[in-house]
Parts: sequence; C-alpha cells; structure tokens
Amino acid sequence: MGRSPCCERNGLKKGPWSSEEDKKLLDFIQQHGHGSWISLPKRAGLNRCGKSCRLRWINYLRPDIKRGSLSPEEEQTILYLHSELGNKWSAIATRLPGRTDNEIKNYWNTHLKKKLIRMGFDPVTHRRRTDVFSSSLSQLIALANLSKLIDSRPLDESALGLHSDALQLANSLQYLQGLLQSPASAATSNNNLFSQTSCVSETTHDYNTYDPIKEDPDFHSLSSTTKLFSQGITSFSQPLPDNNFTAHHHLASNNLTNTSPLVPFSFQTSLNNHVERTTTSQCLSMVNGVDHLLGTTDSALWCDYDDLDLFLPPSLAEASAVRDRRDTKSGSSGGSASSSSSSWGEIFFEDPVVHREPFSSLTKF
DNA sequence: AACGAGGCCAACCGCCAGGGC
DNA sequence: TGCCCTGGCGGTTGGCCTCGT
Repeated sequence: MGRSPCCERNGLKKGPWSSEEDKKLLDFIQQHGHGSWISLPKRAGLNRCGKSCRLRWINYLRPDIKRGSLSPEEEQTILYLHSELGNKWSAIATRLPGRTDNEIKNYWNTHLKKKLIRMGFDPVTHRRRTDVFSSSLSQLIALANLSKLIDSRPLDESALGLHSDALQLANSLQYLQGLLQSPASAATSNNNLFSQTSCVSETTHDYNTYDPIKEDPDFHSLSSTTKLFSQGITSFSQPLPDNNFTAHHHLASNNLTNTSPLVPFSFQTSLNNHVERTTTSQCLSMVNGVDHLLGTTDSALWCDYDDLDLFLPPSLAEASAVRDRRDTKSGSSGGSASSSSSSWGEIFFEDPVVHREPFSSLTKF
C-alpha cells in the first residue's frame, strides 16, 4: 500500500546532516542551482534523496535564512496571519522574510499555541472561549454583589480600592449594555445572568462568529468609518508585500465591533468615569480590566493588533497612564502614557497576570 | 550525580496538485 | 484521459537538551 519512502530506496542516508554533506550541497547549489531535486543528490555526490536535500536547503542552508528567536513583531505577524490563513505555514512564511514554514510551524506548536490555550483562547479559531469568558463575567457580577456583604465590614485601603473598582466596572458594564443593545441584540437578550452583561455577550458573539473574509466582501477596502482609528497606528515591522497586506490595513477595513483578527491585550485595572465616551473597544478594555481585577488567568481580551493606546479614547489612555505611574512606585516598569507597550506581543506574552492564580486577589477579602 | 519528564526542533512521512507525456 | 514524476505542503516523529526532583 503506497510507495515506500524515497530515502528507503537504494539505501539512501537518513537523519541529521553532517557538515560535509552540508558543504557538498551548498557548493553544488551555489555553482549549479538546484535544478531537479530528484537528480541533484547524484550530481552533487550525496547519498541522500532529493526531498531530503531540498528540505535541508530550504530549512537550513539557504543563505537568506534568519537565525535566532523570533521577535515580538514576528510573533505578532504569525498570530495575525494564522488567524487569517490557519495552518498555511508556507503562506505565512512568505510574509516573514528569512523564516521557513517549518520554523514557523514549530514555533506555533511549541510556543504560541500553548500560550493561547493557557489564556483561554482557541488556537484554531483565535476566539476567546465563551465558557471561560462568561465565567469571568459571572465573577464580576458576583464581585459587585459582594458589596452588600462587605458594607458592614472594615476594609483596608487596597481592598477598598478593589471594591470600588469592581463596583465602577459593574456600573460601567450596565451602562455599556444599554449603549450597545441594538434592536437586534435586544431581540436576543433575556433575563438570565448573562444578559445582564449583554454588552459583553453581544460583543463576544461578534467576535466568536465574525469571519471578515467570508462575511465582509469589502474586507480589503478601507472603511471610512474607521480611518480615524488607523491614524498613527504602526504597521508591521516586517514587510508584507502581497496586496498591501498589513494588520494596519486589516484593522482599518473593519469597524471596531467586527474587527478581526482578534488578539489578546492586557489593560490596567484603573478605570475612569468617562463612560459616556465609551466605544466598543473601550467596553472591551474595561471588561478586560475586570478580568485583570478579578485576577483570572484569562486576563486578556481579543483586540486588534497594534498599540492599544492608539485604540483607546484619551480617557482610558490617561487612566492607563495613571496606573502606570502607580505601578512605577512599586517597582514595575513603565510610567508614561505611551508605556502601554511597544507591541501587543509584549503586553500579551509578558503580562504577569497570565501567570497569576485565578481570583487570588478576591480571596483576600 | 542520576534519573525522568517535558520542551524544542530538525528531519521525515505521506498526501496532494500540477505538469508532461 | 490517464498515468507518472516531481515539487511542495502539513502533520508527525525522534533525538537532543534542559530542568526539576
């Protein structure tokens, strides 16, 4: 059944390449080009099959191979492209000069996939898992309701701060719920716990079902309604030659509610009272803040690529800056409004909240 | 120091598509 | 039209390395 592996024929060598073999292959290709891979081993004096030679050249010997670990920008690119293309490693590799499909595939399987899973994201769909998400919301509601229990108890300063934040978040969410309840969403609302946060559930719905390529025929066209958000947003560090393909472009082509792909970001927990200026992204940022406050492991929310502050209305950016300054006192990095991070990858993957025990802060009440 | 578990990654395997005959 | 060859791709494997016990 089926052909035998080519290397098994004629006793061809398998396994790791020696430096001598590398040199033979390299010299031959530099002099003659690879031509037919099938005939190359014989012409080059190698006891290998053509496939093996091709793989060795593409993944290791090619002169334009980039060595070393992937940069945060490259990670960002991979995540974005994977959300769009799936496991099309070769297609992804074409957007990352010097990186091979094999390398990207390995990096995905050993790093990115695990991180996404750990944070409650589906590595296949790049969507937040709704079960985990609703769980966090339940925690928020429960936390808000704690006020009744807590009112009669003395609280230390930090506990009071958390309590205040939680109440503010709950109030904000209720307000946002009203803002975002379109007729369509209202039709799907009900009176259960989840509907209390329909702002979030609706958004989650969008994020879980929206496929920009399938559902948006104008995916590659610039939406005038979102040009505002694209201004000043940094593009990929790596050139993306095809079709002016950039996250920036993608971002600008969708309104924020439907924006995809979705990537996680973290957000500081301090909130503000400028709810009347709320946008969907702000809503999401706040919900994320809730997660952060609650200390859940899934502190991030899907957001668009690029610097988060560029998304945030000034009020939230300022709030973030305030928290940054506060954090600076306790020894953490940052301390400026622009310190949200140079890339979401840094925010996402280096966020200590990722490693925090669920609900740890609350249990101290 | 020894051992096992888990991570990482180069390399292989099997399948598929496209081109030539 | 169908077969064969070849290149290319995604999934998987296995050996090496690191880390924890």
